[in-house]
Amino acid sequence: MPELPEVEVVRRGLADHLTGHTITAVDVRHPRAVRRHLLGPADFSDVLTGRTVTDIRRRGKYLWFALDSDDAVLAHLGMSGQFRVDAGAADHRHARVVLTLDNGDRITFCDQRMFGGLSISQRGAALPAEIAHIGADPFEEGWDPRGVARRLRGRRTTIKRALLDQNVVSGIGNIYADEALWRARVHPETPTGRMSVDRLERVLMAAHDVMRDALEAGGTSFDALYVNVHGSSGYFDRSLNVYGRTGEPCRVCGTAIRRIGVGGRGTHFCSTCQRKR
DNA sequence: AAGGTCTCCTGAGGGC
DNA sequence: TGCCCTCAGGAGACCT
Repeated sequence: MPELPEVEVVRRGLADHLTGHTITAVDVRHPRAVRRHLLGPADFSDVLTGRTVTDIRRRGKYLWFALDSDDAVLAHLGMSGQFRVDAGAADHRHARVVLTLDNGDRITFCDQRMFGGLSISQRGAALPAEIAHIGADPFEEGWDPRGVARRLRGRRTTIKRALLDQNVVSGIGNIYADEALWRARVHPETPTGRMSVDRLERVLMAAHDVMRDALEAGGTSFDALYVNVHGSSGYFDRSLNVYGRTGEPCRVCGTAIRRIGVGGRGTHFCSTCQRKR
């Protein structure tokens, strides 16, 4: 499941292959992949063809191609989206959109479950209006964990739900939320309003740290669903402490990792290290 | 208004 | 062996 570190790996790969190049052809293989582009697949292709990519940018789990027209291609990988630069990917059964570049390279957006997709954001090169409502992510310059912690304290929800709310802090998904709470020794169902600002800030910094470590390992992947632009997996799944380890011993205290539902999401934690207070 | 629930989608895996 | 059922999850729509 692509979260911030995985999307950043993809962003870097795309930047290497796309920046400075002109898109000479756009082939939308499945209209659902561009459903967020309300003017339709034909308009998507028309607007994009002939444009030069000036930069690849990211906020949270969203990334976008800044274009020389000052528009942008906004992309979200959803559950299973991939960008691939290897030529064979265009023939993959889940290839949804294929971009051809001026040097003959093909960039393929593959997506098995199609929760993700692409759209054109008018004048969105700097920051697409469609995602202006989401919060800064922990890798952004000027990210203010203290300020975010204060905002969290005023909310009436649990810390696990709050971490997944992209409007407060973006980029954290189900895997890194569980890992951050384990590192910070906080029970996922703790009400945010009952936590101190210091403790909330420690959770946010734990999220920052675990995602930084994951990025260094090339991201997390359990199967072929999440891969970099060359189709390779990252290694961080070997470093996970709670996510996907139900019944296995906590690496700190040996207690069997528990799995519960919080807000309809599978939530993994150590009931000894992460006690309710 | 904010928080919670539903829904989209496909393939894997379990049960019989 | 094969079919059916359930589950997984990001985020926006929708409801309260």
